[in-house]
Amino acid sequence: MTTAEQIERTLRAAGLRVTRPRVAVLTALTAHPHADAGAVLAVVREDLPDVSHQAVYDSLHALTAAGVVRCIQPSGATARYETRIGDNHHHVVCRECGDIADVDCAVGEAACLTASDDHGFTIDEAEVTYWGLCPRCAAARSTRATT
Amino acid sequence: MTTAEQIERTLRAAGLRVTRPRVAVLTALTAHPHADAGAVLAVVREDLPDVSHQAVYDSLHALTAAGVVRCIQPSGATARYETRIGDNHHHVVCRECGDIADVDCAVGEAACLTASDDHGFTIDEAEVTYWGLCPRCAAARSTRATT
DNA sequence: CCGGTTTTCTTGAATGAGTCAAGACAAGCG
DNA sequence: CGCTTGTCTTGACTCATTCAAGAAAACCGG
Repeated sequence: MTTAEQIERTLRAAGLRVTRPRVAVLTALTAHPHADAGAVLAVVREDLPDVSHQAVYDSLHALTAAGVVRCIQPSGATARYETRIGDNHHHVVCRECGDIADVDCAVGEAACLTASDDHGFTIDEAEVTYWGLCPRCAAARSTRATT
Repeated sequence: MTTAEQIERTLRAAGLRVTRPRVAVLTALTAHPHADAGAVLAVVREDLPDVSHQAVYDSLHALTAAGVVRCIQPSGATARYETRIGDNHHHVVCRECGDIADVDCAVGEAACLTASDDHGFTIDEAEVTYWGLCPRCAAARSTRATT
Protein backbone atom coordinates (compact mmCIF):
# COMPACT_ATOMS: atom_id res chain seq x y z
CA MET A 1 0.00 0.00 0.00
CA THR A 2 1.10 3.52 -0.72
CA THR A 3 1.03 5.55 2.44
CA ALA A 4 0.79 9.30 2.83
CA GLU A 5 4.47 9.44 3.74
CA GLN A 6 5.45 7.62 0.55
CA ILE A 7 3.35 10.02 -1.49
CA GLU A 8 5.03 12.93 0.24
CA ARG A 9 8.46 11.49 -0.41
CA THR A 10 7.60 10.99 -4.07
CA LEU A 11 6.60 14.63 -4.38
CA ARG A 12 9.76 15.90 -2.70
CA ALA A 13 11.93 13.60 -4.78
CA ALA A 14 10.40 15.15 -7.88
CA GLY A 15 11.24 18.61 -6.62
CA LEU A 16 7.62 19.52 -5.99
CA ARG A 17 6.20 21.28 -2.96
CA VAL A 18 4.01 19.13 -0.81
CA THR A 19 0.51 20.56 -0.69
CA ARG A 20 -2.79 19.03 0.33
CA PRO A 21 -4.26 19.04 -3.19
CA ARG A 22 -1.18 17.39 -4.67
CA VAL A 23 -1.08 14.67 -2.06
CA ALA A 24 -4.77 14.06 -2.56
CA VAL A 25 -4.45 13.97 -6.36
CA LEU A 26 -1.56 11.53 -6.25
CA THR A 27 -3.36 9.38 -3.69
CA ALA A 28 -6.48 9.36 -5.86
CA LEU A 29 -4.50 8.35 -8.93
CA THR A 30 -2.76 5.56 -7.04
CA ALA A 31 -6.14 4.19 -6.01
CA HIS A 32 -7.82 4.81 -9.37
CA PRO A 33 -5.46 4.34 -12.29
CA HIS A 34 -6.65 5.74 -15.64
CA ALA A 35 -9.00 8.23 -14.00
CA ASP A 36 -9.78 11.42 -15.87
CA ALA A 37 -9.62 14.92 -14.41
CA GLY A 38 -13.27 14.89 -13.41
CA ALA A 39 -12.98 11.57 -11.61
CA VAL A 40 -9.84 12.73 -9.83
CA LEU A 41 -11.62 15.88 -8.76
CA ALA A 42 -14.51 13.84 -7.35
CA VAL A 43 -12.22 11.51 -5.42
CA VAL A 44 -10.10 14.37 -4.12
CA ARG A 45 -13.21 16.16 -2.87
CA GLU A 46 -14.13 13.19 -0.71
CA ASP A 47 -11.20 14.26 1.45
CA LEU A 48 -10.96 17.95 0.64
CA PRO A 49 -14.48 19.12 -0.25
CA ASP A 50 -13.34 22.63 -1.05
CA VAL A 51 -10.54 22.13 -3.56
CA SER A 52 -11.05 24.00 -6.78
CA HIS A 53 -11.02 22.16 -10.07
CA GLN A 54 -8.18 24.44 -11.05
CA ALA A 55 -6.01 23.12 -8.23
CA VAL A 56 -6.61 19.62 -9.53
CA TYR A 57 -5.70 20.63 -13.08
CA ASP A 58 -2.60 22.45 -11.81
CA SER A 59 -1.58 19.45 -9.74
CA LEU A 60 -2.08 17.06 -12.62
CA HIS A 61 0.01 19.29 -14.87
CA ALA A 62 2.76 19.69 -12.27
CA LEU A 63 2.85 15.95 -11.63
CA THR A 64 2.90 15.21 -15.35
CA ALA A 65 5.66 17.74 -16.01
CA ALA A 66 7.70 16.28 -13.15
CA GLY A 67 7.29 12.79 -14.60
CA VAL A 68 5.43 11.46 -11.58
CA VAL A 69 2.28 10.69 -13.50
CA ARG A 70 1.61 10.06 -17.15
CA CYS A 71 -1.21 11.44 -19.21
CA ILE A 72 -2.89 9.40 -21.90
CA GLN A 73 -5.72 10.42 -24.14
CA PRO A 74 -7.32 7.74 -26.30
CA SER A 75 -9.37 8.99 -29.25
CA GLY A 76 -12.77 10.20 -28.22
CA ALA A 77 -11.99 10.25 -24.51
CA THR A 78 -10.86 12.95 -22.14
CA ALA A 79 -7.34 12.95 -20.71
CA ARG A 80 -6.60 10.15 -18.26
CA TYR A 81 -3.77 9.84 -15.79
CA GLU A 82 -1.81 7.03 -14.22
CA THR A 83 1.05 6.64 -11.76
CA ARG A 84 2.65 3.63 -13.40
CA ILE A 85 5.50 5.15 -15.36
CA GLY A 86 8.85 4.38 -16.89
CA ASP A 87 8.15 0.77 -17.74
CA ASN A 88 7.08 1.12 -21.35
CA HIS A 89 3.65 -0.37 -20.88
CA HIS A 90 0.67 0.20 -23.10
CA HIS A 91 -3.13 0.17 -22.90
CA VAL A 92 -6.20 -1.73 -24.03
CA VAL A 93 -9.27 0.43 -24.40
CA CYS A 94 -12.80 -0.92 -24.54
CA ARG A 95 -14.68 0.54 -27.49
CA GLU A 96 -17.96 0.25 -25.66
CA CYS A 97 -17.45 1.41 -22.08
CA GLY A 98 -14.08 3.15 -22.41
CA ASP A 99 -12.51 1.02 -19.69
CA ILE A 100 -8.70 0.89 -19.81
CA ALA A 101 -6.30 -1.84 -18.71
CA ASP A 102 -2.51 -1.98 -18.72
CA VAL A 103 -0.64 -4.24 -21.12
CA ASP A 104 3.07 -4.92 -21.21
CA CYS A 105 4.88 -4.35 -24.46
CA ALA A 106 4.21 -7.24 -26.79
CA VAL A 107 7.34 -7.32 -28.85
CA GLY A 108 10.12 -6.30 -26.51
CA GLU A 109 11.11 -2.83 -25.48
CA ALA A 110 13.48 -2.04 -28.31
CA ALA A 111 11.31 -3.11 -31.22
CA CYS A 112 8.54 -0.73 -30.20
CA LEU A 113 10.75 2.23 -30.88
CA THR A 114 11.73 1.17 -34.38
CA ALA A 115 9.65 2.59 -37.17
CA SER A 116 10.21 1.25 -40.66
CA ASP A 117 10.51 4.70 -42.17
CA ASP A 118 10.57 7.63 -39.83
CA HIS A 119 10.38 10.41 -42.45
CA GLY A 120 13.33 12.08 -40.77
CA PHE A 121 11.55 12.34 -37.44
CA THR A 122 13.58 11.87 -34.28
CA ILE A 123 11.45 9.35 -32.42
CA ASP A 124 11.74 9.09 -28.65
CA GLU A 125 8.64 7.18 -27.67
CA ALA A 126 6.23 4.65 -29.10
CA GLU A 127 2.76 4.59 -27.65
CA VAL A 128 0.55 1.60 -28.36
CA THR A 129 -3.18 1.57 -27.87
CA TYR A 130 -5.08 -1.66 -28.34
CA TRP A 131 -8.77 -1.35 -29.15
CA GLY A 132 -11.38 -3.98 -28.44
CA LEU A 133 -14.00 -5.05 -25.95
CA CYS A 134 -13.56 -5.59 -22.25
CA PRO A 135 -14.78 -8.94 -20.88
CA ARG A 136 -17.98 -7.43 -19.52
CA CYS A 137 -18.98 -5.65 -22.73
CA ALA A 138 -18.06 -8.69 -24.83
CA ALA A 139 -20.31 -10.81 -22.63
CA ALA A 140 -23.13 -8.29 -22.82
CA ARG A 141 -22.83 -8.18 -26.60
CA SER A 142 -22.90 -11.96 -27.08
CA THR A 143 -25.89 -12.23 -24.73
CA ARG A 144 -27.71 -9.69 -26.83
CA ALA A 145 -26.83 -11.58 -30.01
CA THR A 146 -28.02 -14.90 -28.58
CA THR A 147 -31.26 -13.62 -27.10
CA MET B 1 -4.89 12.07 -58.95
CA THR B 2 -8.25 11.62 -57.35
CA THR B 3 -10.94 13.09 -59.53
CA ALA B 4 -14.40 14.24 -58.59
CA GLU B 5 -15.87 11.16 -60.24
CA GLN B 6 -13.66 8.87 -58.22
CA ILE B 7 -14.71 10.65 -55.04
CA GLU B 8 -18.32 10.24 -56.04
CA ARG B 9 -17.86 6.57 -56.75
CA THR B 10 -16.20 6.10 -53.39
CA LEU B 11 -19.17 7.67 -51.65
CA ARG B 12 -21.70 5.55 -53.51
CA ALA B 13 -19.69 2.41 -52.89
CA ALA B 14 -19.86 3.17 -49.18
CA GLY B 15 -23.62 3.50 -49.38
CA LEU B 16 -23.57 7.24 -48.82
CA ARG B 17 -25.54 9.88 -50.62
CA VAL B 18 -23.47 12.15 -52.79
CA THR B 19 -23.77 15.73 -51.61
CA ARG B 20 -21.65 18.76 -52.26
CA PRO B 21 -20.31 19.02 -48.71
CA ARG B 22 -19.33 15.36 -48.63
CA VAL B 23 -17.52 15.52 -51.92
CA ALA B 24 -15.74 18.67 -50.78
CA VAL B 25 -14.78 17.14 -47.43
CA LEU B 26 -13.42 13.99 -49.02
CA THR B 27 -11.56 16.03 -51.62
CA ALA B 28 -10.07 18.22 -48.92
CA LEU B 29 -8.94 15.20 -46.92
CA THR B 30 -7.36 13.63 -49.98
CA ALA B 31 -5.36 16.79 -50.54
CA HIS B 32 -4.60 17.41 -46.88
CA PRO B 33 -4.11 14.21 -44.92
CA HIS B 34 -4.20 14.52 -41.11
CA ALA B 35 -6.21 17.75 -41.23
CA ASP B 36 -8.46 18.54 -38.29
CA ALA B 37 -12.08 19.59 -38.52
CA GLY B 38 -11.23 23.28 -38.58
CA ALA B 39 -8.72 22.88 -41.38
CA VAL B 40 -11.17 20.77 -43.38
CA LEU B 41 -13.82 23.43 -42.89
CA ALA B 42 -11.44 26.12 -44.15
CA VAL B 43 -10.47 24.13 -47.24
CA VAL B 44 -14.06 23.18 -48.00
CA ARG B 45 -15.11 26.81 -47.80
CA GLU B 46 -12.67 27.72 -50.54
CA ASP B 47 -15.06 25.93 -52.87
CA LEU B 48 -18.31 26.21 -50.98
CA PRO B 49 -18.14 29.43 -48.96
CA ASP B 50 -21.50 28.86 -47.33
CA VAL B 51 -21.22 25.37 -45.87
CA SER B 52 -21.99 25.21 -42.21
CA HIS B 53 -19.45 23.75 -39.82
CA GLN B 54 -22.13 21.28 -38.83
CA ALA B 55 -22.28 19.90 -42.36
CA VAL B 56 -18.54 19.30 -42.18
CA TYR B 57 -18.83 17.56 -38.82
CA ASP B 58 -21.73 15.47 -40.09
CA SER B 59 -19.81 14.55 -43.23
CA LEU B 60 -16.73 13.60 -41.26
CA HIS B 61 -18.83 11.41 -38.98
CA ALA B 62 -20.66 9.80 -41.86
CA LEU B 63 -17.41 9.13 -43.71
CA THR B 64 -15.80 7.75 -40.58
CA ALA B 65 -18.77 5.53 -39.80
CA ALA B 66 -18.75 4.25 -43.38
CA GLY B 67 -15.05 3.43 -43.12
CA VAL B 68 -14.05 5.84 -45.87
CA VAL B 69 -11.93 7.98 -43.60
CA ARG B 70 -10.21 7.29 -40.33
CA CYS B 71 -10.15 9.54 -37.30
CA ILE B 72 -7.09 9.81 -35.10
CA GLN B 73 -6.63 11.93 -32.04
CA PRO B 74 -3.16 12.15 -30.54
CA SER B 75 -2.95 13.35 -26.94
CA GLY B 76 -3.32 17.07 -26.66
CA ALA B 77 -4.55 17.56 -30.21
CA THR B 78 -7.97 17.83 -31.78
CA ALA B 79 -9.37 15.05 -33.96
CA ARG B 80 -7.61 14.56 -37.28
CA TYR B 81 -8.77 12.68 -40.34
CA GLU B 82 -7.17 10.77 -43.18
CA THR B 83 -8.25 8.83 -46.23
CA ARG B 84 -5.53 6.21 -46.12
CA ILE B 85 -7.28 3.26 -44.52
CA GLY B 86 -7.16 -0.49 -44.19
CA ASP B 87 -3.39 -0.83 -44.47
CA ASN B 88 -2.46 -0.95 -40.79
CA HIS B 89 -0.22 2.07 -40.85
CA HIS B 90 0.69 4.25 -37.90
CA HIS B 91 1.76 7.80 -37.15
CA VAL B 92 4.69 9.88 -36.00
CA VAL B 93 3.69 13.04 -34.19
CA CYS B 94 6.01 15.98 -33.63
CA ARG B 95 5.94 17.06 -30.00
CA GLU B 96 6.69 20.63 -30.98
CA CYS B 97 4.57 21.53 -33.98
CA GLY B 98 2.06 18.69 -33.95
CA ASP B 99 2.88 17.67 -37.49
CA ILE B 100 1.93 14.10 -38.36
CA ALA B 101 3.47 11.67 -40.85
CA ASP B 102 2.52 8.14 -41.83
CA VAL B 103 4.65 5.18 -40.84
CA ASP B 104 4.26 1.60 -41.89
CA CYS B 105 4.03 -1.03 -39.20
CA ALA B 106 7.52 -1.67 -37.86
CA VAL B 107 7.30 -5.26 -36.73
CA GLY B 108 4.97 -6.90 -39.21
CA GLU B 109 1.22 -6.77 -39.28
CA ALA B 110 0.48 -9.69 -37.03
CA ALA B 111 2.80 -8.84 -34.18
CA CYS B 112 1.14 -5.51 -33.66
CA LEU B 113 -2.08 -7.17 -32.67
CA THR B 114 -0.55 -9.44 -30.08
CA ALA B 115 -0.61 -8.15 -26.54
CA SER B 116 1.34 -10.07 -23.94
CA ASP B 117 -1.58 -10.17 -21.52
CA ASP B 118 -4.89 -8.85 -22.75
CA HIS B 119 -6.76 -8.98 -19.40
CA GLY B 120 -9.59 -10.82 -21.13
CA PHE B 121 -10.11 -8.03 -23.64
CA THR B 122 -11.06 -8.97 -27.20
CA ILE B 123 -8.56 -6.94 -29.17
CA ASP B 124 -9.33 -6.00 -32.76
CA GLU B 125 -6.90 -3.20 -33.49
CA ALA B 126 -3.51 -1.96 -32.39
CA GLU B 127 -2.82 1.71 -32.87
CA VAL B 128 0.76 2.91 -32.62
CA THR B 129 1.73 6.54 -32.15
CA TYR B 130 5.39 7.48 -32.32
CA TRP B 131 6.39 10.68 -30.56
CA GLY B 132 9.39 12.79 -31.41
CA LEU B 133 10.50 15.78 -33.42
CA CYS B 134 9.94 16.47 -37.07
CA PRO B 135 13.06 17.35 -39.12
CA ARG B 136 12.26 21.05 -39.08
CA CYS B 137 11.70 21.30 -35.31
CA ALA B 138 14.78 19.16 -34.62
CA ALA B 139 16.86 21.49 -36.77
CA ALA B 140 15.40 24.56 -35.08
CA ARG B 141 16.16 23.10 -31.68
CA SER B 142 19.80 22.21 -32.43
CA THR B 143 20.35 25.65 -33.95
CA ARG B 144 19.06 27.19 -30.76
CA ALA B 145 21.35 24.97 -28.67
CA THR B 146 24.42 25.78 -30.78
CA THR B 147 23.86 29.51 -30.96
C1' DC C 1 -39.23 14.27 -65.87
C1' DC C 2 -41.96 14.43 -61.17
C1' DG C 3 -43.70 13.83 -56.54
C1' DG C 4 -42.77 11.64 -52.14
C1' DT C 5 -39.85 9.92 -48.65
C1' DT C 6 -35.79 10.06 -46.27
C1' DT C 7 -31.50 11.84 -45.37
C1' DT C 8 -28.74 15.77 -45.02
C1' DC C 9 -27.88 20.73 -44.42
C1' DT C 10 -28.66 25.35 -42.09
C1' DT C 11 -29.13 28.02 -38.19
C1' DG C 12 -28.38 28.99 -33.71
C1' DA C 13 -27.90 27.67 -29.16
C1' DA C 14 -25.68 24.66 -25.75
C1' DT C 15 -22.25 21.57 -23.57
C1' DG C 16 -18.06 20.42 -21.37
C1' DA C 17 -13.10 19.87 -20.98
C1' DG C 18 -9.70 22.69 -20.27
C1' DT C 19 -7.34 27.45 -19.84
C1' DC C 20 -6.40 32.29 -18.31
C1' DA C 21 -5.76 35.85 -14.93
C1' DA C 22 -5.60 38.36 -10.49
C1' DG C 23 -5.28 38.24 -5.99
C1' DA C 24 -5.23 35.43 -1.47
C1' DC C 25 -2.64 31.99 0.75
C1' DA C 26 0.68 28.53 2.23
C1' DA C 27 5.32 25.94 1.70
C1' DG C 28 9.88 26.06 2.49
C1' DC C 29 14.16 28.64 3.20
C1' DG C 30 17.23 31.33 6.06
C1' DC D 1 9.63 33.89 12.62
C1' DG D 2 9.17 36.36 8.48
C1' DC D 3 10.18 36.57 3.60
C1' DT D 4 9.95 34.93 -1.03
C1' DT D 5 8.15 32.13 -4.26
C1' DG D 6 5.14 28.92 -5.87
C1' DT D 7 0.34 27.28 -5.33
C1' DC D 8 -4.67 27.72 -4.64
C1' DT D 9 -9.28 30.19 -5.14
C1' DT D 10 -12.50 32.48 -7.79
C1' DG D 11 -14.68 33.37 -11.74
C1' DA D 12 -14.68 34.40 -16.38
C1' DC D 13 -13.60 32.55 -20.78
C1' DT D 14 -12.14 29.73 -25.05
C1' DC D 15 -12.72 26.32 -28.28
C1' DA D 16 -13.97 21.77 -30.24
C1' DT D 17 -17.80 19.39 -30.60
C1' DT D 18 -22.77 18.31 -30.05
C1' DC D 19 -27.89 19.05 -29.93
C1' DA D 20 -32.28 20.37 -31.97
C1' DA D 21 -35.74 22.08 -35.25
C1' DG D 22 -36.93 23.18 -39.50
C1' DA D 23 -35.55 23.88 -44.60
C1' DA D 24 -33.51 21.77 -48.47
C1' DA D 25 -31.68 18.45 -51.38
C1' DA D 26 -30.84 13.36 -52.85
C1' DC D 27 -32.62 9.19 -54.31
C1' DC D 28 -36.50 5.99 -55.47
C1' DG D 29 -40.48 4.60 -58.03
C1' DG D 30 -43.55 5.80 -61.41
